[in-house]
Amino acid sequence: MAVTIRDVARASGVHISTVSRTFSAPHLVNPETRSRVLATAEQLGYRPNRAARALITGRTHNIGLIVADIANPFFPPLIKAAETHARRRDYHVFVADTDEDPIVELDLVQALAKQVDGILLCSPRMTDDQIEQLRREVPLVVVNRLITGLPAVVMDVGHGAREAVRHLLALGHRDLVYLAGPRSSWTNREIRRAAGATARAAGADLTVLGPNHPVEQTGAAAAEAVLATGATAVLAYNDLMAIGLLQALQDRGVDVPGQVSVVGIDDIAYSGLVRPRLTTVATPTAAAGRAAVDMLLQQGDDGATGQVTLRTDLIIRNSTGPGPYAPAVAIDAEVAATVKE
Amino acid sequence: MAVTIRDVARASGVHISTVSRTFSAPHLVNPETRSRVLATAEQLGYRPNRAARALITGRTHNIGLIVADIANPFFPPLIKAAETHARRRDYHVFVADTDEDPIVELDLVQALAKQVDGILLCSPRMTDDQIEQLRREVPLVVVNRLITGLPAVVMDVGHGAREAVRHLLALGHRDLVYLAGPRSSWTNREIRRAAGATARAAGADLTVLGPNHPVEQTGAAAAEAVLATGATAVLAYNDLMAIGLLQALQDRGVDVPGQVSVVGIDDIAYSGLVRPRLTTVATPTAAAGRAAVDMLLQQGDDGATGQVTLRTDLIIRNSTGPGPYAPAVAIDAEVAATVKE
DNA sequence: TAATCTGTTGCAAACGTTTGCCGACTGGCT
DNA sequence: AGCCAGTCGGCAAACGTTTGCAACAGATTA
Repeated sequence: MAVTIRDVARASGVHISTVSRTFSAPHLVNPETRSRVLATAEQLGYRPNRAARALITGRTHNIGLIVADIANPFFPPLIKAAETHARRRDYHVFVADTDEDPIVELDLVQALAKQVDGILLCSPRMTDDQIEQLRREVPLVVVNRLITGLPAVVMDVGHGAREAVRHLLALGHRDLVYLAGPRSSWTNREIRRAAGATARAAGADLTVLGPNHPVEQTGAAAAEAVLATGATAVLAYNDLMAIGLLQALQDRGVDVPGQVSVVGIDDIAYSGLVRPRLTTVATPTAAAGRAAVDMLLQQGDDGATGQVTLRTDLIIRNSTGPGPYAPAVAIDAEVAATVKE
Repeated sequence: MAVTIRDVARASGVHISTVSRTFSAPHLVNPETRSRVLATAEQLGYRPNRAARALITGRTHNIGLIVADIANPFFPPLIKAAETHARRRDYHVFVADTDEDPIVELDLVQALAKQVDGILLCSPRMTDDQIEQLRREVPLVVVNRLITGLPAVVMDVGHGAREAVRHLLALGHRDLVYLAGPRSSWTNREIRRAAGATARAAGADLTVLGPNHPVEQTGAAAAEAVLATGATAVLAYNDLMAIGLLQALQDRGVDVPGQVSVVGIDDIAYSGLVRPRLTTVATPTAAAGRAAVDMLLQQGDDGATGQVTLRTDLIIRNSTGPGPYAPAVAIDAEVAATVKE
């Protein structure tokens, strides 16, 4: 049915090995022969069969990209960047969605293992042990989680969380809430630790609410609990939850940022579109996707397992404002200072 | 390196063909032998090599999913649903992004053709001819576009657009704008035609502004042009543009829906989060993804090329309000009637 | 008792490539 | 004229499966 290397060989009067070399080792074939072969190949519409090639070379030129939830707006920019970057290097990308389920995740890696040259594991929910185990079956790069000995790309959310808390403290807030994400999330632990330490160091209070499924609904559902703590400022695990909370607070007649300030994390496309515009910590997801692909493709050459950390930045918009302990003057200056920092 | 069918055969004392049959035709092997083979396979961690299998069966158990822009929030729910649905049927999914470029699209289909059992082409930007041509290389299902003779899943945006225009007319608007999408989009043509016909039938005016790249920025950039037309209501090609327009209008001090009403299309996750909440036409993207996968997988069996149309519904929120020709009374009743319809 | 059938297994070819090896040819030197 | 090096292209094995065919055993039928 489909046109194979054999058809091209026959049509151009050479052996199949010559056709093969025309594509995979052009310098070994006479320029004249080469162009003749290329011409007939083109004319016949020949495309090398990657599966057959993979069988013998052991390289599939495919990579797997496993994410917790495609519909979570955090991931699409990462997926897009990774796919585009991979394709530029002649790799195709399997994308799969685990629905935040570690079991599905495990299955998926094993199912994909034989079909790819490596897998990008984004925000994995498995245990460290499981991941280390899998690494023996297939090259892995982990995104958004740090596991010693494993190549990884992480966003420095700790830094972002510290900046966010400092910003809130500078605005005069003393009673803070961290609206937590999934228990198995490395990012979640990082944020909690960094935010907690920063608040404590300043003698402020940080109540942790959670863990939570990181979607808008749980953010909204947490509004009651947040108000019950008496806190005046909230840092949420991600923008989705922050936005949900924002809406729920407004629905209850609570003014944001007048009565409560809200900060998100991720800077997803829409956090600048809600009203008030969300103050948030921007994470460079596209860059992370590209870096992870690079790391995975290099991995084959040497066994070097680097770990890349990408910086995050606080973006101050309109969902944060002065708190009850705000210095009477120069709040604007404070804010400005934080911005510049 | 990896464990093959041969290792399992040796370890369980049978021929490789028996091992093969244990997996691909269990009823042909003695239950006792079967369980022995399965046991050793399990113990050795054997997983059939899909590439090798594909080579001989001609079926890869992979499908390709090509979209115009992964980061466009319209697509992630579709991708997610398609992937999950495909996986349940033991298929893996290649996802690729064309960046709205027909040339990339063409390349991508050809590159993927040999590696998949079929391709889902979502909102393709190629010409009908090109697509028909490709169909000879690989089974295709087109989403969001109707091409005679090709299996397709479309959303009935025509219906949604008509409903939207009727809603605006009922509210008392007579000067409407359609903020158009990409020229090569089938959906765009459908909307324009349906909206135009409906407006004309009611003796109202519909100005078309475009074509435009279907992103938020162009929506915002169109604010000036929209105001210049003197129209009091706008239907946008998608929610992204509608939201961009919404923001830009508000930034200019134009009240929505007080002075201008805005309707979007798609009902992406965030259209309910902006203020005012966006009135929009909901398209069942997840269902479309599943239907397309089903269609593609069935296609192999018979050559039946159905075309599925999914209905769309107008969702009335707060970005639309009474227009200059509003009937003095009973606006609420009108609106209520439209809602029920 | 012989013939036929059924169920289970082994054998070997095939799928479309890549690649190490070897032979043939070319042209430049001596 | 003879030799050598270098270039080019053919040969065939290999990758990990599936599958048509044949072999064999035991059961059933005539």
